[in-house]
Amino acid sequence: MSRSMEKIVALCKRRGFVFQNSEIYGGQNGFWDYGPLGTELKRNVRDSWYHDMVSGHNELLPPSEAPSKYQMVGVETALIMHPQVWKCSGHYDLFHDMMVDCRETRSRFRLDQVRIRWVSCDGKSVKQDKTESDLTRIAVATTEEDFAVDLVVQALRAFGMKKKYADKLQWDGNATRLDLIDLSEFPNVVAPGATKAGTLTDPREFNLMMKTIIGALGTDDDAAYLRPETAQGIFVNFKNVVDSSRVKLPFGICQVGKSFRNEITPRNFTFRSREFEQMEIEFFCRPDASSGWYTYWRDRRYQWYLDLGISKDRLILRDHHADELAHYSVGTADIEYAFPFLDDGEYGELEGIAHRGDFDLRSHMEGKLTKDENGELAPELNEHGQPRHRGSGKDLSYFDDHAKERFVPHVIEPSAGADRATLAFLCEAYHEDQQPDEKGRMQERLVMKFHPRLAPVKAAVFPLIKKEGMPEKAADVFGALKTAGLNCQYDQQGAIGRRYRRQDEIGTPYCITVDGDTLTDGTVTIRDRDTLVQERIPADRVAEEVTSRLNA
RNA sequence: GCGGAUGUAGCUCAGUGGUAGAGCACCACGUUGCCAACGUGGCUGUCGAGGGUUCGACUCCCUUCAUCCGCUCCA
Repeated sequence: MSRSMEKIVALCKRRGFVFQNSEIYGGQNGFWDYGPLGTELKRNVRDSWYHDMVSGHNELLPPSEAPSKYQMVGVETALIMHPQVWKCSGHYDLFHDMMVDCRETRSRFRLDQVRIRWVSCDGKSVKQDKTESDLTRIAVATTEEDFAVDLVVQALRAFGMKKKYADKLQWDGNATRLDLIDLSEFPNVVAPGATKAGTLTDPREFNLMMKTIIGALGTDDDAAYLRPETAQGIFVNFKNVVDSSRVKLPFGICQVGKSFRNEITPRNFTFRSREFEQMEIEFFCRPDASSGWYTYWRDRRYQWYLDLGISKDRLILRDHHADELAHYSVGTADIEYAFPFLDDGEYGELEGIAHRGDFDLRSHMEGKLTKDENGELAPELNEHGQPRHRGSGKDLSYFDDHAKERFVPHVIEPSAGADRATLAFLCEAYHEDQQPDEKGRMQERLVMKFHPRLAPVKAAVFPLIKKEGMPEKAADVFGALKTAGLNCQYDQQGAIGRRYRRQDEIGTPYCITVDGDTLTDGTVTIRDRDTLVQERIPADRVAEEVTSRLNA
């Protein structure tokens, strides 16, 4: 990890932005906790998103660049959904298999796809991994379709024999499958391509979704999954929202909430976590208008990060190539940030904007879809010709009153990571600069230049000294700021310069100081974090001044 | 998942087979009074966790957890 990233991680811990989850017990890989300041920061990120996308959206006026006016509403759906949701969405089939890894060849196999057969050869032996003992009776393994042939190849290779001696192999029983033998026999198995026996790990269930059990006496039949994305909660409620809220196409349904994925390698601080928060919009529109909306949302979402202070130098909008697109998508773009833990020229994804067509709604109507021989989406069938995963059977189409036609809307999905955005804002804010101390010598200053909307603490109030009535006056100013609903800090501890630096380090945009003049003329100073410029303003107008600067 | 490195105070790090130290930070008092001041005093650790060897382990061994790096993975 780069030096600058290490400094950011250290600051996050020192000042209470982000802590490792369950740290006193040694931590949990892939989980993070937000401390007091991180909680404020992330809430501000979330609130800014919700305000800018949903609650502050004026449905009577189309924003510039938008194809037309549109409506936006929010939902908040449960973390656990009916298991069939994940079967139809395609998440269930992706990984839910027992897997084994080979330590030697670093390859991974599905347990039920490995064929094995016991064999020995005139007392010839194969070394066993770890114990280094000589085994004369081993089980060779293959994943080849033509397993009978390859088992011979594997056996000859394991014993170091030439092809012409194949008849010397003494087979013991017929070929079987790795999932049908006892775990205690694994030390005798020579994995495909391996030179030693016993290099396979214990079989493990490999599932991207976190499993849980519903019901106090639950068995595996009651298995459910924590949602791996918030989007499905929106799709399955599409009909409910349409029927209950008088929305008309085009409109968006939004949701902010936690999702869970068993990441294989959680890494890079909070960037890839197993529990994370998403901010998603599913924007429904007429199929013939979808391409215009895709472009609108892609550009709108990119601009959102710029408006909150991300530098254009570190933020890119990357359109996926056609061959990268999911089969149902006609266009996908990522908004990516040059995180300090990445090499130069590399970017990490903050948000994906996908054109998903009618894939999701149709999947929940008809069952899990796949591309048929004509390239058209159709329900995936099982061996009996029935849908492999049955949909709800409910009609999720939309009736357009103006056009007098019924169709399944197309969907544009801007899906953002709240934790990733928060991390990007943290990285972007981190600055070290030089400022003079009281003797005029240049000193290193650590300052978090958060956008004022995102700053966890909006203002700090100091009495210049701890006497002559200044603390009391400062307490009044502090109270007025709190009454105005601003998260503020009061500090009378230590020298004034040190107090300014403490606030710089947590990114407080404004510091208010009560001094000797306050007691005579009723003014205080307000100091700007970035410019260090101080202005005198009336003490009784502080809340008003700070509020107006925050909204500037 | 595989391999390597690391883990001691809030932070950065010393340290030795005989039950722990520095600087910074933090707190109190005094002095100063607008950009990390000075003086005096004070607080802080189950030395990542568990087990083993030993009369005795922070130190040696094993296991485990976490972090970082490389490979792999990234649905």
